[in-house]
Amino acid sequence: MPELPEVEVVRKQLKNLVLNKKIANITSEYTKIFNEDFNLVKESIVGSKIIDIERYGKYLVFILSNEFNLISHLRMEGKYFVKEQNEPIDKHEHVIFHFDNGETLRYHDTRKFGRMDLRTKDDYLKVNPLFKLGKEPKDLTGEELYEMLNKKTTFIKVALLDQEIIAGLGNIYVDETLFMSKIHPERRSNTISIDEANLIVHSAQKVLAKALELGGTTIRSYTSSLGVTGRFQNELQVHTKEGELCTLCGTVITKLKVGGRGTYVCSNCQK
DNA sequence: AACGAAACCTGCGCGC
DNA sequence: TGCGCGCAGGTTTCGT
Repeated sequence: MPELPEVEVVRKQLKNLVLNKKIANITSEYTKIFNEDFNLVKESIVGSKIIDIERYGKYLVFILSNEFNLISHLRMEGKYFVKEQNEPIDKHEHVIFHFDNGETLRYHDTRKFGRMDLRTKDDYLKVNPLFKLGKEPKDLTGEELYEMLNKKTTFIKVALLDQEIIAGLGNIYVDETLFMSKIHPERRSNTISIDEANLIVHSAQKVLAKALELGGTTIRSYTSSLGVTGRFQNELQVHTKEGELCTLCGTVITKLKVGGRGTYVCSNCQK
């Protein structure tokens, strides 16, 4: 459930479901999910409550009632579910937070790519993994983006996927943003004009806002967590649309590989 | 320093 | 039906 809108939907849902519940225990049979020693994480968290949940780009941060926070990144397929304690454990549920009211918060991750980091409240924004994170589209100006792009020769798509440059965009929303901006994903970053940089930021804001409004995007075999069913897939203009016709000009949408990622483009609209 | 490829994992759909 | 390959909403690490 990866990009910014999907993570934001999860954040809101989780807040409704787990806030102020006391964590009585944490169990895990795949502790590689934690970048720190699992026993350390466990003794640091057990006994506290989740008093808030923040989000920075695609990162979730569980704000605990003690001096610690737990940062969670879902990567490709991480999901959260809230279930009763007695429900059977799914083979892909790798971390289970047991609350003292008999409920559990379960971290489900088919590909085991997701990661969690234990951090202290006083410096969690000043150290890995959050300190290098770029601004989200809503906080970024075209001027700022232009300055960063100006220094780079990488494909614009690769630059927009770089979370240090701009936070929150992933493969789907970069394709949609570039289509809306009428910019080809293989343009070199340093050829993007200030006007185009402004257009990119504006388009990204629009795409993300609409996606959030529709509860995110659910495509392929991906199912959403916490019963969240996104509808932005119905609004996609190019991503996953190979062979279909561009809604603006009727040209056939093509698929190419940019920076190792499947990339969809209207070669007529996007220059 | 910077870039591309490989790695991390599992499951699914496709062609033969 | 079975098998091998390629692909997947992401990030980090490795090698040139």
